[in-house]
Amino acid sequence: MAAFPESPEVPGVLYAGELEIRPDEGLVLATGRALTLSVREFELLVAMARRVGAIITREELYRTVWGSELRLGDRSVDVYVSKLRSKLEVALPDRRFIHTHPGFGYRFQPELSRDVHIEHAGG
Amino acid sequence: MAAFPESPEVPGVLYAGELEIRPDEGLVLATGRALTLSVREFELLVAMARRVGAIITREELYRTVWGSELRLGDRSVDVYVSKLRSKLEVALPDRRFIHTHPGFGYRFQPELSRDVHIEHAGG
DNA sequence: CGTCGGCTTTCACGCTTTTTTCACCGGTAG
DNA sequence: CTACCGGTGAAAAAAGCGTGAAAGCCGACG
Repeated sequence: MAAFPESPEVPGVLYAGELEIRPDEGLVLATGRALTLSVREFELLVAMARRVGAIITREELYRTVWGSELRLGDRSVDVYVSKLRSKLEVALPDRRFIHTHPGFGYRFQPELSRDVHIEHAGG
Repeated sequence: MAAFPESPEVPGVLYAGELEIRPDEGLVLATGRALTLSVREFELLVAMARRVGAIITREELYRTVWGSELRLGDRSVDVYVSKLRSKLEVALPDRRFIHTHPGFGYRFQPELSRDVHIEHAGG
């Protein structure tokens, strides 16, 4: 009797690691608990989660989420990736979801954090 | 396996935390005591309680409770959420039921209030 | 008929949260 | 060192929301 499904059961719902994303409801669950995301954060997450494993450029993300062309020098995507990362890390500390590919873009894929080990006092 | 609420005993009756809602009777009990709600308040509560855990947009709530399309700038839903919250808080001070998701809508889910802790004397 | 009282609708103000924008910083490659 | 890239804190601007209160409705009552 699992508390939540490990693999897709409900159509339209996205699963990634212990994340459950319901695009239609604007809802994200982390291990069953609702995350509080803003509209931009949520749509950015959805845009990435729909393309797990692929590198997506900032231009494309901006087009998908903001609905217009990314202007030169606009760092909005970076800023929101940062916000999203920090909320995901609070919710699921031992997972990394958003990976940076310098010069290309971002890749969404649930992976174990590198430092799952216990931080020893003093380093 | 149907997903059942806490302790369903009577069919059609909704349970949420220490709330018992009887849609057919227009009755709401909080820890056994009857709440006095207006028609709008009651139907709004029912509409939300039927979708525990989901984020519901104002548009949908308005459609369900008022029976027509929400007009631009109409704040009726907000106003009634406010009224409902204040009555629920009087009845059950250490629970929060209606959660706001800015830009999305409202989510109904019984949760412990953040400050259940004892307020420091003199604070 | 006029008044009263409860419910609903509408309005407006101020506060909160989100979004946008800016700036600085560290890392890295040439 | 210089140039480029990306992370992120924070200020500024914009959008969203909570809520008291005024105004409108309507049935009950004298």
